[in-house]
Amino acid sequence: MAGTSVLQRTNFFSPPADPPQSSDLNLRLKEQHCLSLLKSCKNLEEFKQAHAQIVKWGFFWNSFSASNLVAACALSDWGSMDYACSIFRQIDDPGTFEFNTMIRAYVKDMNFGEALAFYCEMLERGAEPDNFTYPALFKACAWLKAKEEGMQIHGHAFKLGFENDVYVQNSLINMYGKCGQIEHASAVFEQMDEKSVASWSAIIAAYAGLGMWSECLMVFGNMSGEGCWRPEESTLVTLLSACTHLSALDLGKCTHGALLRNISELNVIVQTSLIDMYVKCGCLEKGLSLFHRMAERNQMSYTVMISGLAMHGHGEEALRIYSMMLEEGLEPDDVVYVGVLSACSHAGLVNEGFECFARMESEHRIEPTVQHYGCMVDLMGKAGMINEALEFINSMPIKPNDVVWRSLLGACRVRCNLEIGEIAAKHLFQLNSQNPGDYVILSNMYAQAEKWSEVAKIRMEMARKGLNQVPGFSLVEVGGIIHKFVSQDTSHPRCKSIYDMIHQMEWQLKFEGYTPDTSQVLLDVNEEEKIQRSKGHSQKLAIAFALIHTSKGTPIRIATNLRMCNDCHTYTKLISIIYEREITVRFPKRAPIGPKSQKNPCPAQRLNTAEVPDVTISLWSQEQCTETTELTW
DNA sequence: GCGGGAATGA
Repeated sequence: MAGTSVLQRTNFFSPPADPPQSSDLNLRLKEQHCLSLLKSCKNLEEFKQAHAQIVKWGFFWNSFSASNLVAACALSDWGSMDYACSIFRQIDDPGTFEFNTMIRAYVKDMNFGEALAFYCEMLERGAEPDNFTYPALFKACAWLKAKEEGMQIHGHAFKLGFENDVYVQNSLINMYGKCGQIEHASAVFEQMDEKSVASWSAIIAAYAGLGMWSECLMVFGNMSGEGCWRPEESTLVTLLSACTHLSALDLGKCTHGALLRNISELNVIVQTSLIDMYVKCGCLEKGLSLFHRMAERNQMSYTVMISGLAMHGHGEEALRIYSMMLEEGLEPDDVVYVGVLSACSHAGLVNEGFECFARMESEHRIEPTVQHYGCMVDLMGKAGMINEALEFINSMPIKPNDVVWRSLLGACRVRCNLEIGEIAAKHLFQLNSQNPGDYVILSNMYAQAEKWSEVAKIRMEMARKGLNQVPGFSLVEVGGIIHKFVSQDTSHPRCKSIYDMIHQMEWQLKFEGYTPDTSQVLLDVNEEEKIQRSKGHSQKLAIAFALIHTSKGTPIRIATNLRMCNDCHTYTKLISIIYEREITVRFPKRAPIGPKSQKNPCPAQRLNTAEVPDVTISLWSQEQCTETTELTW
């Protein structure tokens, strides 16, 4: 086939073919002649010759030829928008197709502003947009995150009756998703009569892009239920990402299986996602073995492994992997250094942390960002160097953000340093922190110091600002369903058996010499009430539920939205020994609030080895976790 | 007549 097209081109260009005779050929044939000439062009030079040829033949003013000249020049890989535009400007009365071509080409060229400008011109000059016009426009709005414009154009499409065109709808879902208007995206999706594979992809990507992982899983379930399931690589990677963020190890393993069955060779992206999933769901060993078996690794594979090891408290191993990366000749970036510094922080490697921090700039020319400074504050805070951490913050060349101050506040809480804790909290409040956790920590510190009037002040301030304490909850996956428990939960259908189990567990614990530690139930209530409150912590409910509903020896993996209290930590550790279960608890890492914030890694810890973690901040809002998520395949 | 949508990892 390739040979034929070269031959055709040769005939056209040297020597040029005779212009078709109008008496010999009908108009349609002549047009097709022009079209095939344009299609055979391989670069701009050839196109210019073809252009000249068509002008010479006197066909340029034929609207079909002119349109296709613009289209060929604008949309091909070798095309030039300037040249295409100059041809477009020679057309007296451009119609829908010509405008559509220009709009599509500018979108392809990532020149979205120009694409929208052409749409305006199209309306001004009275060319009627059609259903081909809108997908390109919505794509432009999606890239520009132009919510207002997108909605306005959606209104036009609706008025012109193109709202039920599946292409228009798919691009609308994408546009609303990218603009963060998920409720609009899902409304469009729900209203569709016929959903294509692209529709499912679009809505899944929209949920994933906003970190709404439960919804993501639900859509996967619906998709397979409706028989639209296609095991595409990209879809499975998104599914893995959802599993990672929800700690859904069983589903993650199923996804791994689906990948192995359907994809012949797993590429770097897939393998990196698998490692990330296993590590963050608590299977460090599995992640490590996949990592070491990789044929090819890139910067991101290393980042995932380094920060994964950091989360599990294996600082030295993380630094070894980091050296391995340098030996392989890969240049570390700022994200790698976030992993490296947090590895030092989690493992208490203060000197190594400072060395890496210095090396980052001197050897790799990476200017430390506020995240890196945050890691350093965390490093010092965890090591109990509270005063040094405060000095460090005061000497920072960039303005410390809320994350930095929050890190210091957390450290102050663990070390019971009320004086510096107050300073950190003051800065957080000055930064207009809307995070109820900040208020709660300070209030708890006052409570610990028995300064009840200060506690009341903080609580009133919270009420005044309309901030509610985020309720603690725990997620546990049993039999492919993610179960959610909130503190003092009585809503679960198996509530009765869970509390019976808690009762049984308590007897076992008492036998082992456990006494409840209520020092972190920071309410001005009597001891009995404190014990009662502590019993109903969501983590304990989740463990009880998992013990009842999983077979002996099955590891239990829990994800929580708040840090666990000392009592839950001791309790869990003992239960792990008594019932001979490996129990892993994962909790969120502080991170900037906003879309995608859930993308940040959550530290996981093996209870048998790690100390009580001092990470506090809640990231998952109530809406982002549904009560239970059915995982059907 | 010529032209359209979605889509992977820290």
